[in-house]
Amino acid sequence: MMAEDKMKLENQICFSLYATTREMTKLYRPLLADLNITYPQYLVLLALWETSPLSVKELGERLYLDSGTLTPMLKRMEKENLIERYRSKEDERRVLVGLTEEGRKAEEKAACIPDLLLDNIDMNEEEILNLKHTLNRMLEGARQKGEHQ
Amino acid sequence: MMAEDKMKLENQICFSLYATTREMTKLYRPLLADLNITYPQYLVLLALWETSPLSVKELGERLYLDSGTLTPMLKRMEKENLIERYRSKEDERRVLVGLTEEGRKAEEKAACIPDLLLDNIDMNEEEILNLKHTLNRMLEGARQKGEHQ
DNA sequence: CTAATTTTAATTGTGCACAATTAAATAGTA
DNA sequence: TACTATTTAATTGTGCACAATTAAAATTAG
Repeated sequence: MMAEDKMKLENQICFSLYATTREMTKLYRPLLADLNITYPQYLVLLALWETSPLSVKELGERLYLDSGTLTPMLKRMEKENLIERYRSKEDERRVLVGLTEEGRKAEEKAACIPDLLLDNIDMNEEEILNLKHTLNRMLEGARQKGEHQ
Repeated sequence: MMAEDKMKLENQICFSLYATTREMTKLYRPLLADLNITYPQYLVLLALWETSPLSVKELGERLYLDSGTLTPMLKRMEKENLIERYRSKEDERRVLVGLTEEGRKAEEKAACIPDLLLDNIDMNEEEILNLKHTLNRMLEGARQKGEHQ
């Protein structure tokens, strides 16, 4: 590719990533409206539906988010009675985040979301798996490069 | 795939998108530090280096952003003397965004960024083109679905 | 030509996202 | 033991991102 072409928006892989992520997140909005949560809050619930409780640090490792993002978001979710936050007895530094009864019940309401979202995507399973694989490789590569800077 | 598996973070294509986008954006940070701009501001400059001036609406169409995001960002960039904003004479509703001399000069400093970034990615040209093509298809699909909601 | 409609940005309010700093608890060490 | 270093969250400050509303200008319809 010519040097000038590399400066064109059209040819930038990261712009495609950036734009697609935001448009896909918008598709979640109506599906999450019923639960009254945002997409990042949905990710927190997905993590907790797998394992609850998790410390803020563990949650951050799974979602690639730090306490500066998580702490205020978790406080909002606590106010909505989806989760509870409490200090660990064994290690008072750790704040554990656990599902409430309401947070657990939300899982049933959310069970249809993955399929409803996939209905919006005109891609077959192989394409999606392929895309996910490529993205995960890119993600791990970026994390490697990023961590020693 | 089993219904339960679809609820796992690990299996969600949109989570891969979300995490990868943010990690890639972090890789830009040190490259853009010299220009003293953020990644979204870099996207504005890329658009203007192709065509200047552009109206706020045209810029929004290229970047998939609305005036609620652009207006304050453009004001910050104007304060840094990278761009200028002025009303169109022909249509007073339109605000035109044009490069300043400093904004034009920044293009030379930024010319190395695409290659520097690609150095951080362990993917060949074909893989990248393939990924971009898939993402663009997903993007257009999402925009179609999203617009009538 | 006037009134209703549409287009265009700006504004308001909420919620991430993240770098940098702070503070408390724990672990490691001389 | 006391002293240092590390780990963990919270806090602070800045900058997107977007829905909803507002206001001005231009277009369209009657």
